[in-house]
Amino acid sequence: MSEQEPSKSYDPTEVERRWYPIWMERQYFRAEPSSARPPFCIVLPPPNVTGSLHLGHALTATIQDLLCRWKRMSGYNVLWLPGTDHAGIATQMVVERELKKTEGKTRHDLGRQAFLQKVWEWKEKYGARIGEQHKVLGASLDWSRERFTMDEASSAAVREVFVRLHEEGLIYRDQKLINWCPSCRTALSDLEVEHEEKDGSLWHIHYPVTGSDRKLTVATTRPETMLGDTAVAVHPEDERYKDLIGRTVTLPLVNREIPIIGDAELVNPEFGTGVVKVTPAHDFNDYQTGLRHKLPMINIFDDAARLNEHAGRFAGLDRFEARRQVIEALKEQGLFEKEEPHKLSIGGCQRCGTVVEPRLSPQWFVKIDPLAKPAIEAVESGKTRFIPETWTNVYFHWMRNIHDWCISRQLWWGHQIPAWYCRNPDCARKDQPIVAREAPAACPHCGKGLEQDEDVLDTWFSSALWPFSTLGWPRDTPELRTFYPTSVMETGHDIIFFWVARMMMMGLHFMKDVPFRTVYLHAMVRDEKGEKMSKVKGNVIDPLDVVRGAPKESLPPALKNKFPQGMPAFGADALRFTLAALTQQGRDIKLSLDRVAGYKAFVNKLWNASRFVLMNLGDFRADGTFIKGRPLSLADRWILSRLNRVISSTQEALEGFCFSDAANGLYQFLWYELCDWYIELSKQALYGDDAEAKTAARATLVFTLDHVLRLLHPFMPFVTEELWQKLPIDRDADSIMIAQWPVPVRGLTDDAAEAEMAPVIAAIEGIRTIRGESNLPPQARVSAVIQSADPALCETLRRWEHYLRPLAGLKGLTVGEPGPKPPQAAAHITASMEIYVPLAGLIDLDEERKRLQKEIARAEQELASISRRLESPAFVAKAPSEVVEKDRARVAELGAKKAKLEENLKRIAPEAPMSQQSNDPQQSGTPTPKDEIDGLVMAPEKASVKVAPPADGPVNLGEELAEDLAQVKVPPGGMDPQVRDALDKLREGTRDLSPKDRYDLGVAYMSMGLVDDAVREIAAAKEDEAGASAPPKPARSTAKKVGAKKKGPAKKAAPKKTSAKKAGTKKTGAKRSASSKAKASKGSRAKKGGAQKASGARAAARRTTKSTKPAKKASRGRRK
RNA sequence: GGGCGGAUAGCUCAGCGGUAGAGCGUCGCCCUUACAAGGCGAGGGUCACAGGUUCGAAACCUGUUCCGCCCA
Repeated sequence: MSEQEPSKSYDPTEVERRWYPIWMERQYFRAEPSSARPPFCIVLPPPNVTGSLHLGHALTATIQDLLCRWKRMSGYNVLWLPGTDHAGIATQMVVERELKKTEGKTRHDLGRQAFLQKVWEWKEKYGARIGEQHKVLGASLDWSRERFTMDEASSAAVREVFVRLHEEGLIYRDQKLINWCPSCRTALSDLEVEHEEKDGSLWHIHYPVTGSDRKLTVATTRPETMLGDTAVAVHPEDERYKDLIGRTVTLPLVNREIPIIGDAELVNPEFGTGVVKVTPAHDFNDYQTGLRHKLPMINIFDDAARLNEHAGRFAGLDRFEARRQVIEALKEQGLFEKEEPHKLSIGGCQRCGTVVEPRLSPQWFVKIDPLAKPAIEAVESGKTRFIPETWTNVYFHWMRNIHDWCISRQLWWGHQIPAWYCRNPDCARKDQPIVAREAPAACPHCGKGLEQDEDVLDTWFSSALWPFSTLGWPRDTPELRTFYPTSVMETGHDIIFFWVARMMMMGLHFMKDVPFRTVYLHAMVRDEKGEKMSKVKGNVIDPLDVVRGAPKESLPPALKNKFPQGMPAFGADALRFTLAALTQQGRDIKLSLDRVAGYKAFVNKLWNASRFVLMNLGDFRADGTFIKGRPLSLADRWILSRLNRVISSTQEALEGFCFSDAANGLYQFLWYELCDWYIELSKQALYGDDAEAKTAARATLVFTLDHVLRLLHPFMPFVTEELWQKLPIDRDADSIMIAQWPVPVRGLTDDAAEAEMAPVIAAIEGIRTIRGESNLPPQARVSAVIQSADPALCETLRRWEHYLRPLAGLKGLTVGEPGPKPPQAAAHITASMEIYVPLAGLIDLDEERKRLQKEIARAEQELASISRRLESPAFVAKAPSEVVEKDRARVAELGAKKAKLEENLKRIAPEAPMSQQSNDPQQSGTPTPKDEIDGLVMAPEKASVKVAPPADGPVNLGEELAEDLAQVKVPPGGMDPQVRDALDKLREGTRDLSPKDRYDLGVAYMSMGLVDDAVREIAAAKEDEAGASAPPKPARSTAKKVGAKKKGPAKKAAPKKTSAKKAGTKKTGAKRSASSKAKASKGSRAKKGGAQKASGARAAARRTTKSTKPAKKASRGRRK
């Protein structure tokens, strides 16, 4: 396999263009109508043919393609079925707009047939474009089964459903109040009306009571509709008006006498004046009232919401102009009382935003209750489940409060309703619809000609049939038998009612089974600020621009600023991976192009990691068993173990629809484990002379890369295919997209290897931390001394010294038991080891001292926090013993760590080391061999090194203690045995403490009333302190820490030494055996909660210690 | 008006009783031949506010304030 060396940086454009046609040609996307393999089917939510895909579509395609590719590789017979939606109103509108723009004509100028011709042309153009866009994204759709909601088969399904429902009495035609868009001039369903809270007014108008000088004052938000009032209503129990019920008022401006009715349902006596005008033809509540009271319904608007002949002198006015004039006229007549501001919810047309007008008109409806019931039950019984689960309740709520569905639309573009009318004026069946699958030749009653209903069906009517109409229904096809119910319905949560609920109802009714087992509802894609993308805001991101790049001129304004040079081509792989990684269940997706850029870098990383592998394989070629039986190194075993884990976790994440977890897991593995650790470790074997080790490393690299590519394939199909093809392996398939999905290999998970790697990694990181914080350039080789009380750990580090040397930049390493420390060395202390790097002459020791002080402060803070907890008898008594044990162990660890740090600080203290420095290393027992430090410039410490200022005068701890003791209340009685036990452990673990620690501990004992312990510790502290040649570390008192809410000098304890990137390794490599230790190396900050909720005893102790000056003084004094 | 989410690092978000995390951005040192679209290291938090439950609360309960979305 003599591949040309791949280029240094990955260019997605060329690769992505190349593979899709190959996959298509080889028919990899094609599903079998029937097969022994288990079926997996998703029907693509058909995008509207109005235009091109937006990022929401890209998200849909990404998630679905991910699922399909994953399942296909897992051995399923996958059908992912594409199609487009005719999108009635929306498409008609865009074509009308286009027509106006290009030809200056309206659809009426063209006539129905010619206009529909235009729409079909539009559909052809944009339908094809949508297909192309999906291909660019890499969507593995079965194009041989592509459908359109208005193709012949779908239309047949629609007619069949309509006729059957009509026969069953579930579709009916009736004159009812419906939502009407005066601009689109069509009926709308409830869902197509968008309510918005707006500032409006409440107008108070007087209606004179007939035959009396009383007036009823109504409060209304729509004064203009008074022209259609047919009653006024009051609450039947309202003492103010009760007596008027049954009488009439004279409707102003119209002079019609209308009844005063009592209606408890309509009228809220608390609201407004308690009198309501009733306009049954123009308000939904009034409509119901009208039905209850059998009131006349007077329609005062035409189809454009202009006043009609029933409006008398206002006829011809637009409704808003009419409002002004009606008010004016009422004012003139002295019938207008006042206008007050009022918030109200106004319904607008989903498509054009025009304020929707309730309108009385004959329409077709679906009787929904009988359909909704089974759809509710199916979810209740778990036949279909929603992910995220929270949508289940949303679904129930809507389904249980559902109204009949108005399905007729006064449009041209759509499924014309299969109902015909006899227009013979003399026919007895005139205007009675004849519903039929095919156009009847003549009126069955009079034999005259028929006219088809001009209206079309709601677009969602045909979409509701999509899961079975696309599979061939009403014919009985193999596809239908194989793939219904579909496996997953994946779509945006915004169409749960429009589409998902209706598919449930129709599927259950006609197929007697749910249309899908799982509904995964994804979030809305917003811009990086969380705003909805809209053309008006100019923040729309075209997925194709992201994939292929775009010149500046074609970018929307918001992006022009971001990309003054034009948008680079990020590639479909990067976009897909970004979308998958950002898919957090239940949250909106805020897409930032910076994130896309970050994942493009990830693609590039994969590319280069693969380059590295390919460039280092020599003549290696892997057969099916290429890692079995090879003498694997620790690093080999480690990465294979890590690989096995990521195989499992990826599988688990995908099964739970946790796409971001899967993506992030793979990201972590590839970058932080494979690249940052294994590849670096493997270089020795690859560049070395040991042929077996070399082959083992090569085999491991190829094996790992092969698996990673497969795991990544569903996320980033193009680059993985490109790279996989270059691997020198015996393939199970010609393409990665039909290759086998990785399953965990038994025996590959290797706890022992991970446990052994953990200290190696910890040691390298420790040395790197020292280097990094000392700003040592990477080229500078240093020596390191590692000491550990654990012989096994020492042995491990010695054995893998050749891992440590290159990765930590060492020229020498000495591992041994704890003993004398090298002079002038920087230290890094972990729970299990002490790392020393002699740095004399290389760095400013002042910096090192600062660093150590910082570390000590961190340890102290955590120590204080945990000690406080352990001091509480309640904690020891009530918390689970593991937790207490853990804390005790931690205290011991921290104490030891702190002591070591302090010791080291002392050793490099400017005034202290003179004696030590002059010591011969050998003589002093320093295990650092001479030759290893020889290379270092053992220059005397810089003259600039500052000498610590003298401390404040000596502190008499004994005196302080006496004061303290005087104030401490000693709890009466003996100690709880458990507490006693805990204290014993504490004493055990705190033998080698610094003076400061001893002091803190003394204070703690004191707070518990353990005077003897307290005296002993504090006295010891005093002694130690006095004995030390260098001043002990500033004593940051417990009291201070507790009292100070935050912003201590070491505010942040967590040494965060593992940069983010390492997390993977940390969590994993160090997880097992060393897990507690590795974790232990992370410090922690004192919890404010603990401090705030101190128990009484502790609070007392705190008060006491607070008043203790020494700690504070000491600390202040020595902190410079 | 009813319901559902959300408020955690500069930004985007995990975590949902036991040591505050990630990505991006920021800062420092490095062009170390897989990768500068890179490597190594560091800094960065009153977990919205107020009560409560608990030995222990970012997490559980109650209330408040904001911000989304859905329904009427």
